Amino acid sequence: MRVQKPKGTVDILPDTSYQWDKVENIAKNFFRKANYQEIRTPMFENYEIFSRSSGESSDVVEKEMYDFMDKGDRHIALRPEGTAGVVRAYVENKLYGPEYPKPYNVFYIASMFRYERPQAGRQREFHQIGVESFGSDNALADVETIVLAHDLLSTLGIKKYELHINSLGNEAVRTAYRQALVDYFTPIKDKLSDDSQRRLKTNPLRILDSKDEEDIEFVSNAPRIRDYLDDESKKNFEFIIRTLSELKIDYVLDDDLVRGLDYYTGVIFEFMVEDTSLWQSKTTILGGGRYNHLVEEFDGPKTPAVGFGIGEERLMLVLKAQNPELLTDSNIDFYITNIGEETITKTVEIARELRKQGLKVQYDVEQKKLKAQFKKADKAKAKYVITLGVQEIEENTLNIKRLSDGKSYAFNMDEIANVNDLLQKLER
RNA sequence: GCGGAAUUGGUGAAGCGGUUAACACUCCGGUUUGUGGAUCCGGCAUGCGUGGGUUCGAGCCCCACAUUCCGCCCCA
Repeated sequence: MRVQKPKGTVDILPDTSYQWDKVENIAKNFFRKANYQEIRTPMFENYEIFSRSSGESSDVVEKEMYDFMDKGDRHIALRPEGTAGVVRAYVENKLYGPEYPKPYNVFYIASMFRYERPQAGRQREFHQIGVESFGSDNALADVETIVLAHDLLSTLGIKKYELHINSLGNEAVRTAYRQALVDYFTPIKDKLSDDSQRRLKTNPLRILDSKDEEDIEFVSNAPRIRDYLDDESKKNFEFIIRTLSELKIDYVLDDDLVRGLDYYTGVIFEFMVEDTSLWQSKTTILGGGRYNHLVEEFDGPKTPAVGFGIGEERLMLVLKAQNPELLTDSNIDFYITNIGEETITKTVEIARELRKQGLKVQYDVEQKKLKAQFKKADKAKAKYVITLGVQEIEENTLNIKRLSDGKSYAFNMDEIANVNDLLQKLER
């Protein structure tokens, strides 16, 4: 048997799982403070849910989808992103009903799947933390979403990033703009890179995003979508950037920012990190925007919506570089070393009592020699060691040693009933 | 999907086509048994990603595949 995980997947082992736990808990608490509730949707959906929402010709659908026929001959796909499934759940459960608050705000933390070549911060199974807000077309909802993204990153201790922002406008705007780009690039087609010549047919907007030297001079003179925005979109966008400025949230107006999924209709934004020790070029760790037609696309009522998603793997990489203290493990408080079979029961009792009072406590279930138990205490990074022998039991004393300086203290055994007082004495 | 590099024990790794795969760390045991992170002593790969091939003989050469990493496409 080949014992090997599938390509592009990772095991998150105990030496790092607590880091994920920590980050996810911070995110959850953060969202709840803004009154966003968690939603959990299936990790697979009918294929059409994703193909219709992301766009049939998008790369995500064309080559990155993990799809298969199930035993009932249903075309199933593992979710490549979070929004489509949440929108489907919103419609199917009629969460647009009058009894639900508007906007209807949710968050999720879940695995996503894309069939791609793995790289640093890119896997076939990866994790996203995302939020969606349904029901408000007010530009303040866009601001709130961006503010949440910004504040979550800063709560996590990520400081060095750029917020890029742009607006795609409504569908008519995008169609007109797309045509303008085609009209602009077609005459000079031969001078573009091979990739961009291909993009001209499949997704002209992406040419703006090209890193190719050949394209850059043409891109700078290309028509800008801001000049094509309808009054409504323009007004909203202006409100958004003005409010962000007033809130002292820095941003970069990025005419070349486009996003890979077809469903965006208004403001779009990305939080990008530049760190050459991690990635050669700027990398997006969080992306989002407004999508006002997706609910209708899924046969729901006309419902505007806005949201964002964070790539958790990339977030972890950036955190390791920018806020390593957040990712350090917490040590245990007490390791109980004991000598002799007569002391076993008392050892377990002390451990239970201390745990009940909220402390992290361990003892040696293997009952090795005292010396080996001390070594285990070191390895577990225990702050204190309690040593329990028949002597202590007879005298009813509690023998505590601080590992950092090797000082020992004797207390009355009864004092474990209130370990916080005890700790205070120890810390003096 | 395209291009490049890598793959030796728990870890970091050395290794000439030719007897028992160096060294270090970790780990385990011991250093006379109730106090640790030091020193010292001892132990720890029947195997060199997988499968073929070349050869008297392969970890070292050839081929295929797999996986990982880097870049591109694209994206989180």
